[in-house]
Amino acid sequence: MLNKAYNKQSKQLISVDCSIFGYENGILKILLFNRNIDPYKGNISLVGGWVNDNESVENAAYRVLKKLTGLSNVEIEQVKIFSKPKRDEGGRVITVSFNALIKIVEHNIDLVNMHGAFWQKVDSIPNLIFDHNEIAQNSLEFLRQKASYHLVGRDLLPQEFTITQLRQLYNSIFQKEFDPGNFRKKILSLNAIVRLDKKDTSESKKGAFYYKFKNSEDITINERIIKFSQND
Amino acid sequence: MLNKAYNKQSKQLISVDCSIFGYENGILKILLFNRNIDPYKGNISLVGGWVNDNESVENAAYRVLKKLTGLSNVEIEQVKIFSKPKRDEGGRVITVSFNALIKIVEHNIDLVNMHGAFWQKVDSIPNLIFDHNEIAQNSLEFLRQKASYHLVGRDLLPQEFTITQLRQLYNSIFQKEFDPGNFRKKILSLNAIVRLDKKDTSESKKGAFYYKFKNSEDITINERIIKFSQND
DNA sequence: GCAAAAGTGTTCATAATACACCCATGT
DNA sequence: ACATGGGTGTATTATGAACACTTTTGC
Repeated sequence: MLNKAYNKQSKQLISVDCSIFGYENGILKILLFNRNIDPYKGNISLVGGWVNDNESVENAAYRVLKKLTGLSNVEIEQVKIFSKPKRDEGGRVITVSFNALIKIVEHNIDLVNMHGAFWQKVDSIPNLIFDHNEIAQNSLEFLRQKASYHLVGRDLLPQEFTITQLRQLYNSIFQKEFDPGNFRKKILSLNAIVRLDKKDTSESKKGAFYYKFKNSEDITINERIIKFSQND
Repeated sequence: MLNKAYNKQSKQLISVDCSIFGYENGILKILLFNRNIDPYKGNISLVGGWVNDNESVENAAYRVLKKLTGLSNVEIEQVKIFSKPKRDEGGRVITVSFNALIKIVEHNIDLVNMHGAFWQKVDSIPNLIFDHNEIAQNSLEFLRQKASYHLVGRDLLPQEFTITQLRQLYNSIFQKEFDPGNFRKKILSLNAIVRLDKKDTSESKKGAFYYKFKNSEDITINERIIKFSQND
């Protein structure tokens, strides 16, 4: 610090805003918050909350997630900080955006409904308050970037899943169709999932083997999974 | 916001801490701040400052950089937010870490000295206050990640440079020796630099052509430049 | 002429892509 | 028996890494 006078320095309001992603019926969705109370009643926003004294921003994000979905042990990740002085019309608020991936089937839908939240397809996000559209877009981009270099799915798919389901998840994230054969070979080459002695026969007569993720500790992925560029 | 009562919510102290990287004599360096005034006199830290009312965190980072190096128009980038409640012994401070790349030759060395700052090789960063070692390490990792997918150098090298100089910069960032022939081919294939009709004869009898960067608008790099993994 | 850096070319291994083809089975 | 998704194999091309070789020029 050039001049660290703690008590003379003005303080700021800090919030977290979470882009909570879930995957359902082959579609990637984001959890949005429909404000049925003032202020900003009738507006839609990301799910957020204040950062309190004596807690980290991660802690605040966990708190918000727990309150809204009933889930603890959610994977969250810092994305970016948004701090333009006028971004929040209610006052000067600096917000930290987080990404969270959750299994829609496991969360507490009643809790979500009770808070006036709802799941929305990521390709049709409505107008949100403040800069939340920018934040959500940035978060989606971040998720794509992440899915290009890490195998996502552990936090979005059921514990046991087929490679086709994993591919459809990737299809929905990147909004493109991956070749079934090549996708399968690529994923298996990562050595990150193991086949179970069990088939899903709901999608085909032949049946597709279920797989599960190995423990994260046993996975090391140092290569790109998906070649993805803005221009695709 | 689940419950947005602006005036009831406690505020926090926000700072920025910059990992300012420069490149000199084939060595990647970071600008550190030697505190010769209280508090924390005699301790070494990253270069930082408070975030004031009515300014973005980026603005605060620019302000700090300008004050210390005399440079405006510096490339900065958000890296991560550090917010553990006890990270700063002087009180609860949330800090946003930034990376900045500057040309050491162009900055104002007197200003730097006057503030008690100094350049240090990135591979021998001393003990820093608080969590600044973690921040610096994270920033270096971030820079490597960035250099893997974007051509860095525009902000670190002189306007006119040889491919060998660019390679040496990459050597210093990744702490490894890239093959001269392969590196040259890779870089040229990116179509991001143009050859000038001018040679640098200081390093060899034959002389090496100078190059300069194209305008950023004219560059699109969608491929990996350097294959880099933690395990290298 | 030779040392030394600049720059080009060649080879081999691996990875990405497109796509043909076989497999299993419920109807 | 055939349609359908599951799964494997193959051919082609692109990329990466190692390294030999050629160029230039000051000494």
